[in-house]
Amino acid sequence: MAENALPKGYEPKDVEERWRVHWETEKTFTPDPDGPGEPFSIVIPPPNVTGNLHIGHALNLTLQDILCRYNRQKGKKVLWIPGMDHAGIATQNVVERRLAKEGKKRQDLGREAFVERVWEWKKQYGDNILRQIRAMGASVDWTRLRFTMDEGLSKAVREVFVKLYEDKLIYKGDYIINWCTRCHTALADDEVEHTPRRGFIWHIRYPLADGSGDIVIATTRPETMLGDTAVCVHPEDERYQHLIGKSVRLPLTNREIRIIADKYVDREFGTGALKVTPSHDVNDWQLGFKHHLEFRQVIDDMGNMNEEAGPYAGLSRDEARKRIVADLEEQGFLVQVEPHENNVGVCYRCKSVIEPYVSTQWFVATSKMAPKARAAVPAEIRIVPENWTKTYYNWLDNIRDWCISRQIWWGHRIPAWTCQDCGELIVAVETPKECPHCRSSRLEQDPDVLDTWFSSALWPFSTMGWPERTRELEVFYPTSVLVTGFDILFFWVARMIMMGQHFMGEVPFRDVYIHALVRDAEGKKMSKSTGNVIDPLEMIEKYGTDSLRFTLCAFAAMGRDIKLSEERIEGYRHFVNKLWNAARFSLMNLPDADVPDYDFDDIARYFENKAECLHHQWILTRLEKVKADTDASISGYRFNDAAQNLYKFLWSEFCDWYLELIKPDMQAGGTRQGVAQCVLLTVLREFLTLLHPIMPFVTAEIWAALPQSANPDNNAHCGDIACAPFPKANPKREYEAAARDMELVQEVTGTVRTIRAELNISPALKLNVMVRPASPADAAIIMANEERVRTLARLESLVADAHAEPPRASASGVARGNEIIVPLAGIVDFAAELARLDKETAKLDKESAMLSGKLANEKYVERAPAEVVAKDRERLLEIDVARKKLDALKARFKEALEE
RNA sequence: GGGCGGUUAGCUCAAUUGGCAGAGCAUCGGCCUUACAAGCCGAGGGUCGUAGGUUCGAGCCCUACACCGCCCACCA
Repeated sequence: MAENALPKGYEPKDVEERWRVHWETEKTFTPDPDGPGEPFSIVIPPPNVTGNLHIGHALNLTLQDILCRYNRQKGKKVLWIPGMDHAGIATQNVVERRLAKEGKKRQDLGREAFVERVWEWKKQYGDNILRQIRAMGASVDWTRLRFTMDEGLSKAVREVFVKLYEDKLIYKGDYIINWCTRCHTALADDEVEHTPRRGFIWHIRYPLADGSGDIVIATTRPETMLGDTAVCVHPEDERYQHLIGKSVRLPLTNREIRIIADKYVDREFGTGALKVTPSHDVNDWQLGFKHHLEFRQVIDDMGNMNEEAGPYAGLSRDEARKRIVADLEEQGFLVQVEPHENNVGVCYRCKSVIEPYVSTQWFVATSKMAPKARAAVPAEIRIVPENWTKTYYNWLDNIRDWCISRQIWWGHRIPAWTCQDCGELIVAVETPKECPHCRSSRLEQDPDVLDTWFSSALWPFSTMGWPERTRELEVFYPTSVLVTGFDILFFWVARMIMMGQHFMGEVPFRDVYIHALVRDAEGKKMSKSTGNVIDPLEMIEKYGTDSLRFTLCAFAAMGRDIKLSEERIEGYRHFVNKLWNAARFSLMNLPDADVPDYDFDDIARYFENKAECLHHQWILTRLEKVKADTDASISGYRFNDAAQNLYKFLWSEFCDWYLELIKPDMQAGGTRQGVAQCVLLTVLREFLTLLHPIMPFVTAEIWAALPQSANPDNNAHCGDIACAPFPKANPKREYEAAARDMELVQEVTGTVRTIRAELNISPALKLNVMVRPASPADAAIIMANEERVRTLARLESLVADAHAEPPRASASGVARGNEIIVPLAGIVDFAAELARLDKETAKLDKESAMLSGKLANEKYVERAPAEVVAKDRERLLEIDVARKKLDALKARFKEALEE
């Protein structure tokens, strides 16, 4: 007993670290591509290298790890590739901030030195997020760690760029893009966040050039008027129809611009007349092309007014606005100012207001790739939960080409060169030596880098060695499932699908499981900048990783966001503790060696006709059920169901009943004890393997302490639970009838306990209980478990006698038709017992009325499934019997009172 | 404007194809019963957002509405 005893308290810190080291040094999670079993693979959504593990990662990692560990148990060869993303803008910003503390700008260092500086930073801090992944217990293959800026992955990026360029799916052009004046770079459409800002709408009078009147336009950005090249009205707007084709004189500059008509204009909004600034507004840009307008740029890349702005040149956007409004007012052009709330686009990284800005950029023709990616769902890719499919379609149906060039320094440099002599554009994987057109060696590489998501889009195959044709790709591509939050469905998932299809000729994953987002109290996305995050590492420190993982798993219900609080994690720590103590108790009752290795056929024979073995049969039956449930839940991504079932089984069934019920067996010795030990060990072992994917550490620790078993049928014991197979369903261990009989024992116990509690009978007082059984069979069951009921209900004696004449002064209850009589002479308050019985009968009456009502309904009896009706009838009969017995007991009790 | 989700016990949330509304925490009462007081035993607590509809039967399906929230698009 001493040898395999566990320490009294579970210390997650020590235990966890030991197992992390064990799994790493043993390379437990490094699969052999040529090994046996079906492949199962996942690529980790690469966290930012600047990242700190937040609760969303913790959830994401937990769910992936559950799937990996589960599938490993199922005998598959599992590959989970870890890695991280270089996170272009984010990382550059971090390093720039550090430079700023030294009073430097990146320009002071120059490009090369700055990039070098970022690499240094990465070397120093890049492991941070990896340590955190490790802390979560993620069963990733560390030997295959990847970084998006690794040489191999960079090669893949260049290959893809060149191929897409050759396929005419990447092109360069002048477009109006989202420009962050602070980060000084272009942003993709989905990198722009919209936030409501209080502002104003100014009504400005533009006088007609011919002096015949004027037209009033409404704008939220008066400073852009310097770049106006038209005024637009709705063609059918009666107010303005006569003005179409005329010209107005732009205030402040006196420049003449045309009045055009387009159905794009909303007649209801503002004055119904729109100023058109093609260079500084996305919609105006479109109008500019459609109506062949002049493109006049007045704001520069820093967000300041340029020389085109005349007297306002050099002013910031905001300053220019103030001055222009003041001047307009002074000159009598300002008609009206009204407050207006509008949605302003801001940079997702630095929250600066985005400036629509015309510049030369690189684009991926995602509009051309979208239809194929759309068609892949659901034919080749299943999105779970399914309702995200619609969102996916919606995005692809309205997709615009993807701007991929970024004017920053940290990232994959665009593999394009311009010949300084002849202007030839060269796109190539390797740096060209000379211009293929004019042989000049004066080639200049495009200064821009690629959007971070470009390399992420290749992640499922670049991590497996593409463009080399590796064994990994052959075996593990496409991956089995992608686990991610919906927030990057567009950024990442859709683009991976496009790239996978184009370069691998095959989608990158079979399933996409979209999990909840962990949100804050207001239902907003948790993020560092808002400051109200729950730090998973702190939770791990306080409550252990298993508690955190179990909590996240238990709340990972599909299609619903998680509002997490620390108390819940604390609550599930109790569950870890419960398991630990149950294991401790089990080990105290198991021998160190020579575990009884009874064949389960022998055990089955031993059970035959033995009512005192009902508890074994019951727990084995329940175990089969929880095995099947866990299997179905995890494979169906119903993580919360799995957690709930396992919790209930361990606590409410295994601990509350089974462990209590075997206590007498353990005292008995002989075969009776041996069988109990064998069943106990089997249940514990199989339960641990079921729970292991969710709680890897505590299960591993307990597993290792279990005594060895020589019998391979009893779930081969390999020392490390991570390698133990998922317990197979075993129909021979299902004993439905015995399990139901066991429930009678539970009900009898419960009835006595309720009487005791409600009548305030001291638990120290051992009662003598009499049962008037409903049938000889019930009597046999109860008496075969007499010892157990006595222990559980704390009785002095328990007798079953159909003809027993109970003392009048007694409390009583009915358990499945069996009258439970507790003699009370001198113990309790009689009025309390009478009140209790009244309450009991009232409850039965209510249920009886409900059932009779239902059964009186002809249509119900006629149309409901036979078994449903039969069940109701059965229950009604049961109630009637109980009711009659209670009445009799009550009557006798009253008589006793009167005497 | 389009799409999606939510509204169930005091709080946070479950309920697998429609069949007696559950759990954890909190509350109340009683217990140190030799694995666990991070525990044990028991109890109370609900017109399942509102109004209709389908059905023998609705938390679940249909329609409308209210409130909360998210995503996308965006009216200058």
